[in-house]
Amino acid sequence: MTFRIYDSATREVRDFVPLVEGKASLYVCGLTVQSEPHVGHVRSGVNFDVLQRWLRHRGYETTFIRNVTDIDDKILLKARDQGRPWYNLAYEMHRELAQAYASLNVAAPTYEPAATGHIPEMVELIAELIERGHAYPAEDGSGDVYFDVRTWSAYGELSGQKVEDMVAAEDADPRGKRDARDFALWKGRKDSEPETASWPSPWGRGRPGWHIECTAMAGKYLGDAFDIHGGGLDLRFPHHENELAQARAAGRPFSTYWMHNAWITTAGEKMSKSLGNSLTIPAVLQRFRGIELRYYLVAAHYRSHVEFSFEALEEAAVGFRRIEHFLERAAQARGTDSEPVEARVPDAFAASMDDDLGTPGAVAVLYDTVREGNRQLAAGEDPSLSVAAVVAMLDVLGLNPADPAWGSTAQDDDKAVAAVGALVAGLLEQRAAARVAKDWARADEIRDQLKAAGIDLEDTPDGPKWSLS
RNA sequence: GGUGGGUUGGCCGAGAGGCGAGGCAACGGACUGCAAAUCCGUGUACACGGGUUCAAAUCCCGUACCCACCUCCA
Repeated sequence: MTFRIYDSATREVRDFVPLVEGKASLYVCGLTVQSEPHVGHVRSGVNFDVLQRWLRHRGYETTFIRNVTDIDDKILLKARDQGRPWYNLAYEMHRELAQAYASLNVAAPTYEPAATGHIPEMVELIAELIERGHAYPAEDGSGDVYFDVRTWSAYGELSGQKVEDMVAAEDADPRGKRDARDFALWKGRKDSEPETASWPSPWGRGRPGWHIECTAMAGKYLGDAFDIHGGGLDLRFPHHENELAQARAAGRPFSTYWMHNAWITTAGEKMSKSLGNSLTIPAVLQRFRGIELRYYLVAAHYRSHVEFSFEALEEAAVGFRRIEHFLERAAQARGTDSEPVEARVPDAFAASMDDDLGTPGAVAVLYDTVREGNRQLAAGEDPSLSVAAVVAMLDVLGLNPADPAWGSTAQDDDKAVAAVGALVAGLLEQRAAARVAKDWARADEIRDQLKAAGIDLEDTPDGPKWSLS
């Protein structure tokens, strides 16, 4: 079995053949830290986290670089509007993003380079492009440097477009460009911009264009050639197209595979257009646990559009709680001294994941296994193998409820549960007495009373079990 | 104008020529004092119109509607 991924450059599913056997190198375009992360923003984080986990599970020694863009037009504009330094805005939003990722159990990449920390690497690359005749300093004295699209015949290869067919942006300021489609590698500092947002370069003070950072940083940490480059679908053009052109024009092979995750939309539109505060990660986490949101995101294929709704999220959460409930019941049934069973992912699960990260099919196998485990529990059989398989699958998907990443409140919870348990015990005794006396009205009354307090009661062959609803 | 994607049962969401992914909801059954939980069972779903084929949700042609990208975007 080989791992296959849909390569959006060739538009076909291809066997994953790493450049170095046994190793995988992965570069994902992270976010521009300019506003609070919303559900759409974290999708790529979750999707590529699953990719990282699957590569590692399959035994690849994986190097995963995910950058942060901490300097760009929007950051400067927003910071100016908010009357604070641009680096303060970027830093705060970077922390918010890290928090959002943590709350969704998105594992840290190998390294998270920031654009502002790699200006020298970018300047070097730009100089090389000028030397090779693929870039030129603007002739209008602006200090800008542009990539010369006309000198790169392969331009458009990633997004399947021809330069002639492209419509130049309406707001494109031709300034010193030779062609409207040329894009900025370096932006000369303008008087309206803060001094702190500029760095020295052979072309005068300025700041990097958007695309050059990723080419420079991917090269620094992964080398001239690496395996997989990922990001959101909208990055395909222009961002990734330009990254690729820069890299190849500088003589670097760049990535072997390109992966792009699809959108999460609301009301049929991409979130950036219709975003309300209700869809930021902190806001959603007021209503759902991080693990439930992650499950919702993982249960859909990464290349499928997801129309976000709280109703769908609620449905997903209900389904996921069934998986958690199974693990709880099994743990109680098995006790704590049961023999640990080697965790192994079912073949059908692996086959699905190998097929371009088929998480929907993988989740289906997860539910099949849960059903089998529940059947075993009901029949009094040993569910250990099912439990081990479920846990192994959840680990791969980053959805294991027992993962410490889900929070440090366990101790507090334990204390609260102990306290509630002591109070509930008395009521359970009364109810048991009522049931012995066949006083069903009284027994049901106690159950309703607990229910009203947020405590669910189940009668099992081993006696009543309570849980917080 | 160019490029790409989508439309699947009450809902979410897979699949990509032939055995009905899975989840949520609903209904029936088992279990239960009644519930809950769990298990078992129940569905003639593929936007529309043609065509190819022994066989089409899947391939081809056409139509409708929706969405994305074309140098700010996860």
